Amino acid sequence: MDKQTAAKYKARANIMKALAHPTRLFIVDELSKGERCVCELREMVGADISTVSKHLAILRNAGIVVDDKRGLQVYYTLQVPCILKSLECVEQVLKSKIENQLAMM
Amino acid sequence: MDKQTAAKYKARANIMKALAHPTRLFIVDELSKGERCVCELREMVGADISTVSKHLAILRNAGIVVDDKRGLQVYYTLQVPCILKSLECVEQVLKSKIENQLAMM
DNA sequence: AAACTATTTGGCTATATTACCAAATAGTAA
DNA sequence: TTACTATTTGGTAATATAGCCAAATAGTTT
Repeated sequence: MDKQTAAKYKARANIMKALAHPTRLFIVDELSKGERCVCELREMVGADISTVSKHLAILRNAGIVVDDKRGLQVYYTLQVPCILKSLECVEQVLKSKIENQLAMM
Repeated sequence: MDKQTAAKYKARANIMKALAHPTRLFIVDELSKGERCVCELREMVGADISTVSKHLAILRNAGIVVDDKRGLQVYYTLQVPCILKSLECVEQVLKSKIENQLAMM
């Protein structure tokens, strides 16, 4: 694999990595319903605010969400809605996994 | 977030994690063209065969690929083609990221 | 059975990720 | 300015992941 190809897959993997965490997937799902401020997400996630903030930074750096500071609060929005389609496929993987497991029995 | 919801997002994250590595994304792309044996993938990836085998195990455990042993070789196939659509979205994230960076200048 | 080939598994070290706390920053209100 | 609120950043310890080598396993050929 040449350097350029390797770089291409590394860039893609970085996006996938940003999505590869339960809390961040939850946040993406929640933002699909509309913008939310950090404090709202913090409450729903139930982790330390610094933890939530770092998860949001990871999604932001990946280009998946964008932030907008208004007054004291920072509001986050889903930048790339097609992410939701990807999550549908993830559901399909889970389903086909269960089906295969049943077929084995 | 209740236990059941947390479990749901954890299961999804496990699938995403399986995809969150350059080598594994490359393998998925390659398998989208047809089945490949481990030795073929090893050659293309250019890593130790044990490393490639472990990557394949991760994809297999996630339910993304299936294996089929024929003679000495083990052939791997993409189990869930919709994964490719997800990767298209990843490309879109990368594009919109670049566009945003240009807009900032 | 013995030699050979393809793949997987175990063990190890290096590196990356996560979560929390504490401290810093930024905006608002008194 | 001081006090207050929301968020981010730095530091740190615990855990997870990745890659290589060596050894084990499984199938083939002689």
